[in-house]
Amino acid sequence: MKRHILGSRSKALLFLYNYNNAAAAVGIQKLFSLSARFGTLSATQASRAKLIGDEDSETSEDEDWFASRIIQDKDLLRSSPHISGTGLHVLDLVNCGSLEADRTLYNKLLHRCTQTTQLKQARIVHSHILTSQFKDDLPIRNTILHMYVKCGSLDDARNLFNQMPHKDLVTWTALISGYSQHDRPQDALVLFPEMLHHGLEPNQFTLSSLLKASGAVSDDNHGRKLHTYCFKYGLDSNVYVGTALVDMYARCGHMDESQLVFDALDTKNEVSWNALIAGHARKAQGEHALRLFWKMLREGFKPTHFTYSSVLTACASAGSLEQGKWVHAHMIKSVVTLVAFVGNTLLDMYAKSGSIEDAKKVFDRMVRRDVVSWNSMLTGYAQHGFGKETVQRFEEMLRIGIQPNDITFLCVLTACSHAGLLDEGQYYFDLMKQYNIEPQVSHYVTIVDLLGRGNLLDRAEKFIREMPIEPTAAVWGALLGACRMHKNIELGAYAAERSFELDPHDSGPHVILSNIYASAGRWIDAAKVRKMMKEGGVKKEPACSWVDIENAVHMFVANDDAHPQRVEILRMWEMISMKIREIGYVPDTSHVLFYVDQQEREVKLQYHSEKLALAFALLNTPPGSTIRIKKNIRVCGDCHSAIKFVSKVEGREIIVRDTNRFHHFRDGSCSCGDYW
DNA sequence: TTAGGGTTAG
Repeated sequence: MKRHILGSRSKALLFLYNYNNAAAAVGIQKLFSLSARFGTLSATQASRAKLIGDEDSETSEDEDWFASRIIQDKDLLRSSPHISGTGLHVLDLVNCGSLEADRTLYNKLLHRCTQTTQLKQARIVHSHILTSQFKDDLPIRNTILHMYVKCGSLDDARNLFNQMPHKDLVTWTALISGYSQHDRPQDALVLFPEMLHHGLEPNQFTLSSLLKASGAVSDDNHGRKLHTYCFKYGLDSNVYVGTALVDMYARCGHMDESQLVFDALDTKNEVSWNALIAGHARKAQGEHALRLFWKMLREGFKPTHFTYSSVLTACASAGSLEQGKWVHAHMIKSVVTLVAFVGNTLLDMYAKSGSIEDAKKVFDRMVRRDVVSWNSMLTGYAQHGFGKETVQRFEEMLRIGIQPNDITFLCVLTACSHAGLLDEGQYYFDLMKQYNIEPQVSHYVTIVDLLGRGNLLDRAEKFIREMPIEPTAAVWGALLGACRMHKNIELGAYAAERSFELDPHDSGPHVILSNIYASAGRWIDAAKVRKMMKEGGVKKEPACSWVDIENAVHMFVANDDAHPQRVEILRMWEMISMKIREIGYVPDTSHVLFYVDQQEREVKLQYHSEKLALAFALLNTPPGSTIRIKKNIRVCGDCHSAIKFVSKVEGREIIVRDTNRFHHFRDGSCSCGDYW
């Protein structure tokens, strides 16, 4: 490293710049005047380059006084706990002999690099230490390793680790936690047996890092082994380890065990609660997550950004607008600022709960929007059937220079597909290259869907054949869906075969193919598909619908006879059914999967879960109010048609959320334009 | 000197 001989003026300024301490603060007025006089510095922007190049020869009396005042007070300066700036100026002082590099100084420098996460500077400090007496010092080396981890360079950390002839528990733990924190859980996990082999026993730091890693790979076998180590070393009651256990079981899908570990914790904190709540939110167990949130509040814990983020995700998955609004209100009372993370989940909650207007309000009020904010807003528009708005917003996003990612393009392509914007969809698919985003299989699925919906079935098939990556079951599934829409039996059967080969257990393509045959009256073929499903153990997910009435969720399954208001619900639907037939509703019986006579098919259709939920809502809500229904699978074609008529005869807005979008029924038509 | 929790698609 080049040595610099600094003049007293520069030294003084450097000290002042590098050490935040009281003595320096006393002289801050002096610094302003000096800086102004030399014209090279501003008090807050003193740059290293300018200072180092400034070989000072003439100093005024004033400056001399100032420099000596500071330097004489070296002990006080050195007792300052922190170094500001890059910290490298301090090394220059060491190089020119003005300052002695001891353990404390190196620790301060390493700490500074860990804070700023500047790898380049971290390496300079490391090489400086290599020239010193501390080059083989174990605690210093561990700190360097940790610094590299925090700077995100696991390669530097690993190189250092490999070069260390003597390693202690901290060395191993620092690298394990490094891998665990930087999305390399396997690398973290393989180190553990090696560490044990060297005769070291894990502590709470090691175990919490390893648990995080096994949660990340969803390996409960590994997690359970670690759990026994926690018992062995009496660390299972440590709040960090305990929380990591709660999180590990949750990520492995064992919510019951996660809860058990949580309940057994003597000491809980808000992070423990967050881990449990986030677990339920991830599993789309929205109601459960919400109950835990209220319980957490009752027990006196203060929610954090993490809590709100998880709880709002839970509300989004439950589609519970009322609950979501409660959580939002609570957040406002708690004076939690709308940082991007929470803002994004809030926006997403409103969009997924059916209120695109509120989602837009959140978006407009956000102080800072990142790519996720934009993606969430675009997704909201797309799912609510506003295809053109999605495209306009996307163009706006590009205009103001937000870099789109693969999800952005997926939103836009989906919107184009749903809105029948054929040319735009193809244009945006090509545009991905300009943004250096490699299309993934999901993007290909969307283009197949786009072409297929536009009745360009042959082009869609050709597109699949020419794909540079292997088509998946989803790609053929998209073609199959289009074949149902356009009643192309032969190509549909072919696409279904390809889909079965690639994913034999997915019930979706089986049901669609069966529907294609049924709607063409080919009952024998439809029956063959059903037989195939039965023999292959392919089960169709039972359809159910939910409706929120006065903060209570009511669930319905087809032919539901368990509901206390069963008789009234059926009577209501019969009455509605008569009304809508009068204005033109004709039951579309092709949506009944198997062969039964016409009358029986109509009866089966009448008791689809969404119709029962709708009848229930009509019975229990004031006239004219909006009805919100959620469904676990795609809304059936006959129900879609019936609900359109109901929205007209009852003068109601009916919003139905199915697995991938919203249908806003109003005055006899649907926002999806019957194109979903 | 080393540790645990959160967002967007289909």
